[in-house]
Amino acid sequence: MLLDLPLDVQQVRAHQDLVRSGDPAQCCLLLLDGFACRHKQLRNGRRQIMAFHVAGDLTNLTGLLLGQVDCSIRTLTPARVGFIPHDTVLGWSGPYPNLMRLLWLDTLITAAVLQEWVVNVGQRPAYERVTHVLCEQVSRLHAVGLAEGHRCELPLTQDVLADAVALPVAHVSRALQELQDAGLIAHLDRSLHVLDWDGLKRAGWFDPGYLHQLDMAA
Amino acid sequence: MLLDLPLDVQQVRAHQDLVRSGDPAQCCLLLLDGFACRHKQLRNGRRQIMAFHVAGDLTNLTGLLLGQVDCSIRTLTPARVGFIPHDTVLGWSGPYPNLMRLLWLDTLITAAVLQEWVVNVGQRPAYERVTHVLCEQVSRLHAVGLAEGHRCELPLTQDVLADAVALPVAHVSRALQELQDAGLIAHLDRSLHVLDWDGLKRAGWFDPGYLHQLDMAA
DNA sequence: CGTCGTCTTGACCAAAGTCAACGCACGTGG
DNA sequence: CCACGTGCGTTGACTTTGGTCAAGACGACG
Repeated sequence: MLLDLPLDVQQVRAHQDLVRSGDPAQCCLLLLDGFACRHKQLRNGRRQIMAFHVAGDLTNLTGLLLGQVDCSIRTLTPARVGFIPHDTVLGWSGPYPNLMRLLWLDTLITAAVLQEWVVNVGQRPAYERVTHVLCEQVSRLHAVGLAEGHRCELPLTQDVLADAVALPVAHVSRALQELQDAGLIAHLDRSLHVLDWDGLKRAGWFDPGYLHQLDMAA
Repeated sequence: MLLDLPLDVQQVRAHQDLVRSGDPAQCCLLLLDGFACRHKQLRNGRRQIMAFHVAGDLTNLTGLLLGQVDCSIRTLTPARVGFIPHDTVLGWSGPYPNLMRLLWLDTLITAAVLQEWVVNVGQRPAYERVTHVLCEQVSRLHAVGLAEGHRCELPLTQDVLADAVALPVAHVSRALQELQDAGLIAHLDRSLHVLDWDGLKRAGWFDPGYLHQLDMAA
């Protein structure tokens, strides 16, 4: 149904902010293609990434009720994104009451994932930390059919990864190195091969329960 | 309206888990009195606190749609808590459609706060980190009328604080010491005096916007 | 061919983490 | 009323981890 909408679709380049933290919120964003991330820029130059978005994600949903954007959204690759005015979304509550509940559910799952990120950043050592985010991304891509078997596109630079796990780039580099040496992953160009999924999950203490995916194949 | 409900109210001791992560969720919890926290226990013995709850908070709301408890809730002090079965809550959607939207809003704000915690734990140095949580707590207590002027009850042990900011107790102790030496706070027994609110906010880089409080007096 | 972005590596430093001892206040029970 | 235990806070010494910086390699692209 969503896809039948007459959407205002735009093609945007990589490394662009779609919305910026603090702006008044007017639209929800539907990521149709490409990758993006939600992040906050601090005044001391540091930056924290809160989540990665993949094709199909409805982002900036929080602005709907909050009235203002609480996180900047930035493309990581060239992307196609649909802009859906809040009025349109709110208009759905009449004809599709269940849809509203789904949107609510979406925010609940977002929150559940955030909690796991707090744990990740707060309690896990460097190596486990990057492993854990990798697991999460792979698991999510798998669930939405964006992974073929053990391989999936995951165009994250180490810089980006570093801002997601709150570690310096140098350490991320070393951690990835270790993961390859351990025979758990391999990556060529912008994609990731998982060589040993169970091993990877163990290395990152990854338990996908918090993602609340319908398809628990992972 | 909430308070008129025929609630199943129980008095519970300090340091008790009201619900445990992973349990099937059946009730929402309304904290009527006392303090509690939401936390996850890791298998390596570490623990991360996600949020503090004060009187009036409706907790375990996530379980309503998710079906399972995603975080344990533990009392920090003796507390009175009301148990509200999910069916009751869902039953409200008919008579009070706006209430559902409020509950949704609640989860959005919870998520916004979680994001700030990711930033806090990920990007801020020890001293700023504990300062920031203190600011948050004070700000929230103030907003719900649980602070008289510069003074509020805040019965957090340093252990608890440590698990919230992901730092060793020793560091929390030192940070609090510094805050007192700097003349920003003072604390006697279980309550906190804010001596210099603006200074405290600056020390913790605290900007209350993310709390989305109606009363922006803080 | 040069440039830019990304990744890798090493050396070094500072901050967080660990551990353990001590002090103190508050109970309880003899 | 005192002895004792317990929970909580403080302090110090020490280790490890994460953080910073900078140089170099490699590949993509114009």
